[in-house]
Amino acid sequence: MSRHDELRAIALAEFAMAGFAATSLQRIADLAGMSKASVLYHFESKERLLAEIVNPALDDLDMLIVSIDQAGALRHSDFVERFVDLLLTHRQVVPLVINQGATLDDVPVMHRATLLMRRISELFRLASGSTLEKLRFGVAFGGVAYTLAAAERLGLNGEIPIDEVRSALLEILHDLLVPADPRIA
Amino acid sequence: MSRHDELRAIALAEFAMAGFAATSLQRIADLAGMSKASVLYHFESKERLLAEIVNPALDDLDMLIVSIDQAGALRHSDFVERFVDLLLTHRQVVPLVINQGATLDDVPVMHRATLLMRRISELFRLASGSTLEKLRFGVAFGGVAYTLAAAERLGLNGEIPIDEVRSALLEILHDLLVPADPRIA
DNA sequence: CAGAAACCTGGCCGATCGGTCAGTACGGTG
DNA sequence: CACCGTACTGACCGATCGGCCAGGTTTCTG
Repeated sequence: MSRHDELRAIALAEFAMAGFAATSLQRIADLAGMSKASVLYHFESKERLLAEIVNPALDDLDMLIVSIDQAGALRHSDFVERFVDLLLTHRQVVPLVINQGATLDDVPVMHRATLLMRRISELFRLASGSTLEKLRFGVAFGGVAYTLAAAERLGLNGEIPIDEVRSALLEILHDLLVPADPRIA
Repeated sequence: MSRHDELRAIALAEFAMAGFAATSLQRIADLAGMSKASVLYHFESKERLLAEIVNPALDDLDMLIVSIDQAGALRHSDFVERFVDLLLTHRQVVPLVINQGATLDDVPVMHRATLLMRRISELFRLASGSTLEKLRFGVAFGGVAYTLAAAERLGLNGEIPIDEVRSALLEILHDLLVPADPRIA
C-alpha cells in the first residue's frame, strides 16, 4: 500500500471514530509516523483529504441512482439489495456521512452527500406519500445506515459475519417496505 | 424566559444544527446579543452548558429504564410508546446525542448518554439474541431516533403534525418488533 | 440612601488549529 | 558529474479556540 493510501486509511479510521473536526492533521501525522507538513504534501488540504476518502462511496451511490433513473422503474428487492451492498462495501464511510453530514454541510464533498441522500428519498417520492409511508422509508434506510454506523460503538455486532448481517438487513428492509409505493414494484 | 434559559435554547439549536465543536461560544454570544464572557458567566464552561442541555433528556431516559427494571417485565407496547414519547419530547436533543455521541464520548454527559443507550440495548438482550433480532432492534430504535434527527435536514417532514408522526412511528415500531424477545411480552 | 448581589464587558492568556515556505535528503537519468 | 522530481521536515504564520480576570453597570434589598 502506498504512503498516500496508508494516510487515507489512517485518516478514515480517525474521522469515523473521533470525527472530522476533532481529528487534527497533527494526530494523523503522528499515527503515520511523519510530520504534519508531510501530510499536507500528500493532500493539499484537510478538506481535500476528506474528499478523497468520501468521494469513492458517493460515486457508487451516484451510479446506483443513475441506473435506477435510466431503468425508469426498478424492482423493489433489486434496489434494496444493491443499497445494502453499497452500505456494507463502504462500511467505514457510512458513519462519517451519517453522523457528521449535517455538521459539515458547508464542506463541498459532504454537501454532495446530502444531495445524494435527498435524491434517494425523492426516488421513493417521500414527499408525496402519506406520513406513514414517509416515516417508513426514513426509519428503514436511516435505521440500516445508522445501525451500521453505531454498531461497534454500542457493541451490537462486531464479530458477526458480514453475510449474516447482509441477509438479516435484507429481511428487515423487506418487511418494512413491502406495503410501500406500488410504483416501485 | 430567563436569560439563562434563553442562552440554553440558543445553544441547543446551534449544537443540534452545526455541532458542539463547530459552535463557538463567541457565536452563541453573538446570537444572544451579548459578549462571550457573559456566556461564561452564566455557564462556567462550554461543557457545562452542554450538560445542562442534555441532562434533562437523559434524566427522563434514566427514569424510563429504572421503571422497567422495577417492573421486572414490561408490556412491549408500553415501552415502545413511552420511548417514542420521550424521543418526541426531547426532539431537539436527539440529533445532538445521535450524531455526536461517538465524537464527544470523552465529555462526561455524552458518555452518560452512551451508557444509557447501551442499557437500553441490554434491556432487550441484544447481545444474546440472533443476528436478525439484534439488527431488528438496532434498525428500529436507531431508525426512529435517526429519522427524527435527520428529519428537517432532508426535508422528510417538518410540517407534519406531531400526533401524526407519533402514531406512525408507533405503528412502524410495532411492525418491526412484533416477532421479538418473548420475555418482554 | 447605601451596600450587596447579579449581570455584563473588553482585554488578555496559552494552546491549538490549518496552512505556507524554504530547505534537505535521495534515488533515478542524461 | 549535474540535474530533477519525489518525499519529507522544522520553523513559522494568522486566526480562533475556551477560559480568566479586573472592573464597570444595573438591579434588588435593607
